Amino acid sequence: MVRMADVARAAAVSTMTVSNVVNGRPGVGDETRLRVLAAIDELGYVVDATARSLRTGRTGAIGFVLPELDSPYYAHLADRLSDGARRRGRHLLLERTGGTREHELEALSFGHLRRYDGAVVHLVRLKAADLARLHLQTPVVFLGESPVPGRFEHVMMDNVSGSRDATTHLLRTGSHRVAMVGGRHEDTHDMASLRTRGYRQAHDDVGREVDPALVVEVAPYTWEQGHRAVLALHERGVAFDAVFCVTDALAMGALRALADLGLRVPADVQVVGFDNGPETDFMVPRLSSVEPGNAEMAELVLDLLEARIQAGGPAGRLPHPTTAATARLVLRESTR
Amino acid sequence: MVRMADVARAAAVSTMTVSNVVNGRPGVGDETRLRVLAAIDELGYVVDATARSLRTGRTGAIGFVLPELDSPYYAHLADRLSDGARRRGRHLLLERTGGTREHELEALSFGHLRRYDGAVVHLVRLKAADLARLHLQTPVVFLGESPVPGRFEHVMMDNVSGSRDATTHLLRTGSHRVAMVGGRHEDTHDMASLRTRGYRQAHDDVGREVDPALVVEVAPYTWEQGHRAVLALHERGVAFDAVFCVTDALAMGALRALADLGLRVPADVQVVGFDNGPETDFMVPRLSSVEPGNAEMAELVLDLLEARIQAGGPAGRLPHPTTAATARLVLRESTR
DNA sequence: ATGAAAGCGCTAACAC
DNA sequence: GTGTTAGCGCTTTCAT
Repeated sequence: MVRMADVARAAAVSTMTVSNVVNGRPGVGDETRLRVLAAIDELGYVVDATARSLRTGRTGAIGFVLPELDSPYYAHLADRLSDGARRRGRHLLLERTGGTREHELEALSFGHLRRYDGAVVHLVRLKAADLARLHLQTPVVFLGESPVPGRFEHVMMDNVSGSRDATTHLLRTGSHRVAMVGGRHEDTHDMASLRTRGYRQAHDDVGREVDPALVVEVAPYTWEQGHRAVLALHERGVAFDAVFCVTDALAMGALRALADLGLRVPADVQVVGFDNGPETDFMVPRLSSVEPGNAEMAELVLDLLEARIQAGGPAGRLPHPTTAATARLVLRESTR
Repeated sequence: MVRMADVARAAAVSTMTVSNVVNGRPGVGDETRLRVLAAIDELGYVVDATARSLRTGRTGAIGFVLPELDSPYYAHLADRLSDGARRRGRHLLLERTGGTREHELEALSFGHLRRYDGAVVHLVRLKAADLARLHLQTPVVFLGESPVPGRFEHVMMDNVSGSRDATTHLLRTGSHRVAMVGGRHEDTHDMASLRTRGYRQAHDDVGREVDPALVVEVAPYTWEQGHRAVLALHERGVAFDAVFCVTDALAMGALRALADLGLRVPADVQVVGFDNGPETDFMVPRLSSVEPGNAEMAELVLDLLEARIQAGGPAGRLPHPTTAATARLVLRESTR
């Protein structure tokens, strides 16, 4: 391992001069600079980011702790955050929890977050009570549906009105029995619950009852499960003339299932997804979906985080979670 | 910021005792341990990962430097690597370059890799000549198609035989004019070139010429571009009865375009993708695709990296790139 | 079972 | 323009 001191000795200068050269600071003579650069090149010296971080107290990195990478929603958000971080002169590092309680706790404990100047954390298993017990030393902005103690920054998509709009559209365009794939029977305050809330509100708005048989709980939110859920409804003999899915992936699987059943979309059955991923435009038929507004959300999150980093602490006084982006229904061929 | 010394003072012990408690090392009296734990809890102490790393010389993390997250291929591979790293007692951190030369260089320079005990690096822009100039201090395994100086570990998917098999199948099942969406006219030794090589070899094998008009260069590899490429072929009046795409996303866009054109798949036109993502099974019709063998590849990569970490250096003597996984054609409904 | 001293590789602050 | 000193927060080593 080549150290700064080795370079200094080789160039017959002090480590400070090497440091100044490496960091492009002014006040180094041209001849000296060249000598130092030559020594660096010859020895193959590379600065040690760890030592620098320890000394300066900053890492230049922002962390994004997320449940899954293999999901278009997170992948897209991660790309947005990565770009945004770069624009702010920082690097985004991603860390996957796999959506398990154990790994979420691990990511927030043991000082792992100290690797970052600040972190964006999307939890799915940990609850407010767990968070209350943690001593975070790093500025954090929480994402996602789990409630978070009031002292923390929290950004959340407008799940309820997004799915309310989608369901309302289905009910207003002649569908009477709207299935909700990925919905929840009990409100556990997760993403699926919030989207189910909007679905129920839309029914309330037009004075219609929700048939519990139409709400199908599924996990995970994959094409396969969407496919299965629709086939299952059909096999159980539950009549439906529209399908609202809590994610695009479920909706895409649902489309496949409807094709298997010989049902026409949207003539026999309308379909709406949630996430508005780039694939929606290329399904057969093109999938209508709720656009969650990731781009705005990424910017908002990074701005909040930056402010926290400047202020220098993880907690603050914002009493309420912030709703980042207004979800917006995008109509394509799978709806009337 | 609460330091170990603060805890030590509060518990009336030395920092060493606190360190021993924090790290679960033996040789601490029960009563002392409890006093220390109480102090840790009260002060909200969290170890500083940076300081620990500086002292111990290890970070416990493995880096994965990759071009894009918003692509099913990388997302899937990242998940595999993340799981594999965890099984080996390490954490995977991801870093996105965006596939630009500038950011790829940046990721490998400035000692950024020193944040990791080892790194998996997938380059798309940097060439062997660039790498030859770099002084890497961290054990690295390179992924992807770019050639890499012989002293570095390099794992690569078997692109050529994968696409050769796919094309051979198309030619043997009655297709005479196989379009290659995402192919290359000149061999630039990237992923697309290698897959085009296999496509050409398959033609050679049966003594058939490749019509250059059938090879459509596109970028990026999205549904949208696949859709466009097929429509463009049709508009130009180029006849084709099969489409081989360098990625699944292109193939999915192609399926959509064929539906738009009123062509039946596979009766009029056969389609094959590459990556064998989970969605292939839910397309209409289900998409035949080449399975790249990510799971095996992830394991191989991590094993090689671990060996390098133990050996303690980035370079070695393996003279040839290793071909990780044998790509394998998976037939579904989009082929005959 | 516990503690004191030294130092990981770097940079801030201040000499010269 | 360049060097010296001190110390970031932790753990290794050795003493008690």
